[in-house]
Amino acid sequence: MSVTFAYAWFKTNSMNIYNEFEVKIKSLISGLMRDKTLPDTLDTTKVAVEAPRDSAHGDLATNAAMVLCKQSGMNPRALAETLKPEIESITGVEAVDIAGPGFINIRLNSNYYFQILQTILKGDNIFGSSSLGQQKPVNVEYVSANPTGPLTVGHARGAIVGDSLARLLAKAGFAVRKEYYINDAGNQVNVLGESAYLRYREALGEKITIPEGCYPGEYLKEVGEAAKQQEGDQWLDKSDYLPFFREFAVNYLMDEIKSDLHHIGIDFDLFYSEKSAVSNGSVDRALDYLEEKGLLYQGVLEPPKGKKPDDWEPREQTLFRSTDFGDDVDRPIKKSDGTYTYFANDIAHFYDVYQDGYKDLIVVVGADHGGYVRRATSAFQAMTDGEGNFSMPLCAIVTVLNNGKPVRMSKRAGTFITLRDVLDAVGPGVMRFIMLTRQSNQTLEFDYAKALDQSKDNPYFYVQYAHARACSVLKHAKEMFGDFDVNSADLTKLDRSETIGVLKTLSQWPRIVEQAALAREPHRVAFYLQDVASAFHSWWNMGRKDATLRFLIEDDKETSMAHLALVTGVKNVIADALDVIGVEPLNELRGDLKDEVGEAV
RNA sequence: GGUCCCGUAGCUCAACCGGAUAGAGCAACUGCCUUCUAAGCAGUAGGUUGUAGGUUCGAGUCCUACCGGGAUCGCCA
Repeated sequence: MSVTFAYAWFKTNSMNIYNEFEVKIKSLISGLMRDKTLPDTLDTTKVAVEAPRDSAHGDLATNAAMVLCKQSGMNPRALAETLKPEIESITGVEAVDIAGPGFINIRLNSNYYFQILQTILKGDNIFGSSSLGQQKPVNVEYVSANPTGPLTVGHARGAIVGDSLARLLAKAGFAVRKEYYINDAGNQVNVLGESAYLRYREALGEKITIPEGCYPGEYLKEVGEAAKQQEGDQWLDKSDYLPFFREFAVNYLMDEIKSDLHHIGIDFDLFYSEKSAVSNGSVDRALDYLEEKGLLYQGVLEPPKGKKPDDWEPREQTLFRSTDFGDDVDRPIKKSDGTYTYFANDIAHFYDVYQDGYKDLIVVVGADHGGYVRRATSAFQAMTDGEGNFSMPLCAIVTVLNNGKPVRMSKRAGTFITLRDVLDAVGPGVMRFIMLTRQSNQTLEFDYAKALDQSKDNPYFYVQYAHARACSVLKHAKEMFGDFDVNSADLTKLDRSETIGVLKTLSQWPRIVEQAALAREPHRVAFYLQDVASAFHSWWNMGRKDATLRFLIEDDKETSMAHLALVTGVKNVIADALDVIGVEPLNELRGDLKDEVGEAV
């Protein structure tokens, strides 16, 4: 939240019309303060320019009169009257109205929007890009699934949310580093090694039983087989097989994970190994740092309030003073066997992130990590002397359905739906889009059958259809008019409420980018895409009732060219927004949806 | 029991830093294909934003308590 506040002050270089007018209105107020029309002590920080909820009120609205009325000793309507002529003189303003408790509503003229369209038509993705982030380094960590099995649908959501967020932040002008934290330390990796070794023996013809506590998943057969291919039977009678099989299995599974992720367009800048953080001294360095600051001590934790675990006994251990940074209790750094806790390794990770120059850290995790947020925030604050911005967006679970019927998953039996299963069924584009059709902390239903449905009920299809429809119109236009250049179209032909309405929807894009980036909510891009598609489909249909609104009018090339400019604008913005969420736009939708997207991304 | 997330139309969900009359889609009902892809569009109807207080010019949004659903709770990661 403080992040949002801080960035609001940067004058950003983008086509965000709300920011543009906020800056202009604030400077105009300063002018009035200089010439003593208004008291020169006004604090304009709360002055905002926003979209009126009801578009009938105008294109922009400012609360200036309401937030400044007390300070200036004027009533809001009178203050609004003072501001009105000044605002009217801003370029692009068509009309200014005062409404309700003192809202100042601003209507922009068509020319202003035509200029926006011209920028969109340049087509080099400048429109929508923002300098909001000032190239500030941001480290985005996501997926970070344990390398003990294949990625599941649940991981896929975090992966897609994280990756889209990273792309979004880059679009908003941040210098983003995409990071995968490999949990290759700890007991689970030992279990993995043991399990892999069993499968190796099995591959060599032995009959095995999987003991309680080992991973039963069938996928480990492949690992055992691969180990046999590479190593022969040399590990059969050795007792020190564990280190080798640990590493072999982790590498094998990480390769699979990387390959799966690559298939949905996700590649990382950095893979951070928990194990190496321990072995290369990162953990020690980080803990020394905390020690120096007096943030570590030997102590005994109170038992959890309420229900006491059966085996609870007071124990002295090394604790981190996370309560100094807002946590509820101090957190243990070492287990009773002397090895570090997961949290200690995470602290080391934070330390390294900060040492690499990143004060902004975003970690996308599953909702089951909810209880971890506070201590992680504490740790990052401790590491950065309070200079850091840490956020941990939570992704709620995904329930998988097939035509409304739940698909059962059981981790215990080793049967779960892998990312690859879903990818094979629906393709990467569908998957990425559907995963963003809910706010990430809301549970999401993923229905195989519906994901491939070719109807407006499928948001992916709905949006792609708009893009394909735009492409189709441009193709028809070429047949009708021969080669043409939309850049030379006379845009004043678009001066009708229907077409200006479509253009207004397009003009929202830069603002969506900035708002979504600040809120760390990539799903807003997917929602916006649906708005654009809707505006476009709606316009298309208007042509049925009113021939002058048809995209192509054979005997009116002028208007057709203007329409084609707008159609191209729609196409560009959809393609640009799809790119932000890592989805390839489709030019045609004649065939099967899955086949169409098979090669996308 | 502690902590975190969620609670908005019959269903699934939006709502931009606290702004105006809380918006879409589905389902229901009514229309629109000799026409650029009807795989679509338009319209009607549907609400005490879980409850009760508080903060202020103004609250779905912030604060407190409660109710309901989920997650999590030292030597798992």
